[in-house]
Amino acid sequence: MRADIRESWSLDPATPITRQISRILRERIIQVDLKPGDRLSESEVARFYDVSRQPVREAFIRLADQGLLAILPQRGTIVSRIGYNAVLDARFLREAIEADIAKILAGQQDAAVIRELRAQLDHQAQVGQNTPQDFFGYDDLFHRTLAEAAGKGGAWKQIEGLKSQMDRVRFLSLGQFPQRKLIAQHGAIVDAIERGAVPQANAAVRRHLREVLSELPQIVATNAAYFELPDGALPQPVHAPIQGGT
Amino acid sequence: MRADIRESWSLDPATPITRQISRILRERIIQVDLKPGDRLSESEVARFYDVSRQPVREAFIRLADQGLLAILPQRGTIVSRIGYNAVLDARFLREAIEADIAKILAGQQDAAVIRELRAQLDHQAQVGQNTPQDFFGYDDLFHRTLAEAAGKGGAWKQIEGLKSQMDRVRFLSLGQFPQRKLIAQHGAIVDAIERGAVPQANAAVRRHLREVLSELPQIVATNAAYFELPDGALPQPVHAPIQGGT
DNA sequence: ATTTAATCTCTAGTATGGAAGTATGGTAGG
DNA sequence: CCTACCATACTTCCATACTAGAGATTAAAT
Repeated sequence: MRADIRESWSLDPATPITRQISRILRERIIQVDLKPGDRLSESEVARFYDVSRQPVREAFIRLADQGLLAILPQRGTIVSRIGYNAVLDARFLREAIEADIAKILAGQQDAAVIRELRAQLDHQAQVGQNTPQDFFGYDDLFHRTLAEAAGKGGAWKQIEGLKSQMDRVRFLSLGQFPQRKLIAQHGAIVDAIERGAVPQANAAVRRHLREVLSELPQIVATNAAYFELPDGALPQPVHAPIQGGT
Repeated sequence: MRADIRESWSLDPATPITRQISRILRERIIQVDLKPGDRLSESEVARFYDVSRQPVREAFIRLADQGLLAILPQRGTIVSRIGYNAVLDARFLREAIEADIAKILAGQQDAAVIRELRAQLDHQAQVGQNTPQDFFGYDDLFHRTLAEAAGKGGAWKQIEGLKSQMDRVRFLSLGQFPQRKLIAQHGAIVDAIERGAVPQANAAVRRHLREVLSELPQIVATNAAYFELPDGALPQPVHAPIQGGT
């Protein structure tokens, strides 16, 4: 484990250790600083952050429940590989949910919301191609704003955990991120909502969320060791054509 | 705590204690055997099942992450109240997801799947009105079968936790469950899938999932103490009209 | 009688020791 | 060279002890 990590993530003695360890490890896993397949032991991590093993263990449990760690009893704990199917499942769920959110928004056409979204589009456009992590932040904000504007902020928080697997892929693709295209698609979503075009808003969201993982095959090919592939090579077809509708 | 519980749920010394405690408490909470607002302390539960505090504590953490317990640091742990909005959020998410699942199924029209679903409908019809818990089992199976038939079994498992809040409501409504109506709606879903009528399948699922919580206002009124109500009385409108579409 | 301060008792949080299981490397026997 | 066995060094898991904080209770002071 690298030594510069501990200092930059030094612990606050006031807040509960378990939560801090959990958060730190979670971020390190999502940012692929801890790589799929890496072994982590309770005692090692405990020594590293200079805490006892118990809070570390409890953090492990939470992360295992989120699918980020795999605890093998009496054998060890490893950073779970990125499930190829899990990524596609998460994408499917997001598509279904966000499509419905877009339909709600197109149905209510709140002018203030539109203004907010347009402002965010400007910010997104100003992010340089070489700082993709900043773009991730704006992207997350955009989608969260859509959910909250539709009154589904609570629901969005519920499924935020699903994004983890997708986010890990995102961090693997850093360079070749089709930033410009994604922003254009964001714009198309806002356009459709503003026009109150329910079917088009629906379709725009679905198109966008399928684009996000367009690079997946290449990423899998380049980082095969990080992925848990299903039995057959790369199955699970993209199912239905995109159209409008309620 | 009642004494007959421990014996009927006695622990298997072979399998991990944490998981067993977690599962037991989870079921007791969902079945409203442990009621919203009930206090439970680590040490008390530990004494009760004759284990140490540690596995109990770890079970608490997992359940708290699922929204079933609220851990108040240094003060105690209580069975979380049923969030009114959380229930509606869960319903919204299920509707979005299962509607897409139904659309997939209507698009592929697998004869074997249809047969299986029809067989389940028969079983559902044979369940008596006075054993609603049996019906719950068949209902869960039905929806899970839909997901798996669409190749989204993995995705379904991901969101299974969301059902917890809805299930607690279901157990509160035991008597007045519109069993017959729900079965008829299941039938309508299967019919639409069999006909390959994508928009109708979509609409049928959405109608069904809105029906499930039709009794919610009454249940809330009768069990106000079990619910966490939002500020204004009972807001959050049912949003969009139901139509077909992709 | 009221207020205030000390204490006592609960809680969850953390630390640590030991038990049971698993992989690994070496070694004896063929 | 190969196989079976055993010692050893890990791992997670569970039990126990201790810490610290929040409330309630009691006692003292005004």
